[in-house]
Amino acid sequence: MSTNIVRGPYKPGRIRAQSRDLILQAAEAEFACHGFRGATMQRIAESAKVPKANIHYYFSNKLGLYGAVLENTLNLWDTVFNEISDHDEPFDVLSRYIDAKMDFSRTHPKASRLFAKEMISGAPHLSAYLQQDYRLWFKQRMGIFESWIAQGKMDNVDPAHVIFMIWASTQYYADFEPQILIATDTKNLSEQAFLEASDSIKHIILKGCGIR
Amino acid sequence: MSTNIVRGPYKPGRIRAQSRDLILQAAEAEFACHGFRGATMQRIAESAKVPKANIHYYFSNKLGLYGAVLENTLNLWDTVFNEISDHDEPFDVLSRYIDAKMDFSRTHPKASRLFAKEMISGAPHLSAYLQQDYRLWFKQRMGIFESWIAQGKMDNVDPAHVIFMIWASTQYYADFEPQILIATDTKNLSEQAFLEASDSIKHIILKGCGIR
DNA sequence: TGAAAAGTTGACTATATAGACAACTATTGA
DNA sequence: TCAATAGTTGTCTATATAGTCAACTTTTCA
Repeated sequence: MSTNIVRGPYKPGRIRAQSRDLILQAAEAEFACHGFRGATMQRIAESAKVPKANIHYYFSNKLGLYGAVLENTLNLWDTVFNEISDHDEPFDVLSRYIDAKMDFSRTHPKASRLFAKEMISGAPHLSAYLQQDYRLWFKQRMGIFESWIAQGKMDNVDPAHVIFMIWASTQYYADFEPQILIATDTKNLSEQAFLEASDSIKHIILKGCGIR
Repeated sequence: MSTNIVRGPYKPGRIRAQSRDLILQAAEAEFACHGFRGATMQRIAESAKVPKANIHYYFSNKLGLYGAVLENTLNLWDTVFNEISDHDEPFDVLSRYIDAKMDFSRTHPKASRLFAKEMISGAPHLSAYLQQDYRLWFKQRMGIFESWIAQGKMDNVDPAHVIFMIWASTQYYADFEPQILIATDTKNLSEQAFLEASDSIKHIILKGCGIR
C-alpha cells in the first residue's frame, strides 16, 4: 500500500523572491544573536516561517547565507555613511557623523551586533572584504583630521583614536543594550534616550578635541 | 579473545586541579571566540590537551563550564576595579579609572570579549548575576558624578553617558582589535599603542567634561 | 492551453556534538 | 601494605544539525 504523503499547505503567490528577504531577515537576527557557528538553519527556518529546505533553494549553504547577510549589512552601512557630506567645518562634519552613526545604532541594532560578533570573533569572514576600501576610507578621514589640526581647528589628538572613540561610543548603544538597560534600570531605549546620548557624545567629543 | 584496549599515556602528577585551570583557560578562549552555542567541548578539550571526558569529570556539563568561566571572568573584573580608590578630584579618579580599564583590555582581551559576546547575545546567562550589585555600583558612581557637577568641578553632562563612553572606548581596543588592525594597517597592538590610546581617551573625556 | 520553469515541501542521510560509562592508573592515608 | 579515593582515558550512545532529494504546486510564456 502506498501511503500518500500529507503536506502542509503550499503557500503560493509570494511575489518573486519575497521568501528570500524573509530568510535574510531571520538569518540576520539569528547570526547577530548566536554568531556563525551558534546559529542553526533550523531556527532560521522556523523564525522565517519557511521549511528548512526552502533556505537551501535560495542559498547554497550556511556559509553562503551568512555571506549574503554580511553583504546586505555592509551595503546598508555604506548607503548610510556615504550621505555624510564633506563640510569644511569639523564641528558640522563630526556632529552630523555622530548623529548618523547613532541613528544607525537605533534603527539597525541587529546589523550592528552582527558586525560586532564578526569582529570579536576575529573577523574570519569579513577581513577579505574590508582590506581594500576600508583602509582607503580610513586614511582619507585621517588626512582631513590632520589638516584640521594643522589649521588649528582642533587639538593635536591622534585622529585614529578620535574615530575609534566615535565608533565605540555610538555602537555601544546597539551592541551593549542589555548592559545599559541593567545599569539604568529601564525596559528599553527610547528614541529620546538615543537623542540625549547623541548630545552627550557630541558635547564630549567636540569639546574634548577643542572643536567649536 | 579479549582485545586489550590500547591507551595513550596516563599523565599523572598534575598538582590538584591543574587540569581544571587548563580547561578553564581553553574554554575562555573558545567561548570568547565562538560564543556559548558556537563553542564545542571537543575543541575545548583539544585546545586544553585533555580528553573530552576529562572535562566532564570537572564540570557537570557545557553550561556548568560556561558558568564557571563567566564567574572566573567576573571575579577578575571585580578585583581589578575595586583597586580604584575614591579620590576626591575627578581628574585623578577618572584618569586612574581609564588607565585601569585600558590596562584590563590589554592584559585580558579574552575576558573582555567573552563579556562582550554575552552582552551582544542579550546577556542570557549573565543578567541574573548582574541584577544585584551592578546597579548599586552604577548608582553610587552616578552620585559621585552628580556631586562633582553640583560643585562645578565638571560640566553638566549626564553621568551615565560619560561612564558608557569610558566603557565603550576602553573595551573597544580589546573587543574590536581586528577592526583597529585593519584600519591602522598594523600586525598587533603594542603596549605603547595602548598607552597612546589611553592618553587620547583621557584627553578627550576629561577636557570634554570640563574637568581639569 | 499546455509544457517548461520557478518555487515549495516533508522526509531522508550523513555527520558532529554533548554527555555517559567503564576500565584503567596514581595517590592517599589508616 | 592495601583498600579507598582521585584522576585519566578511549569508546559508546542519543540527539542535533547541515545538507539532499524527489514529489509536489503554482507561475510563466510561447
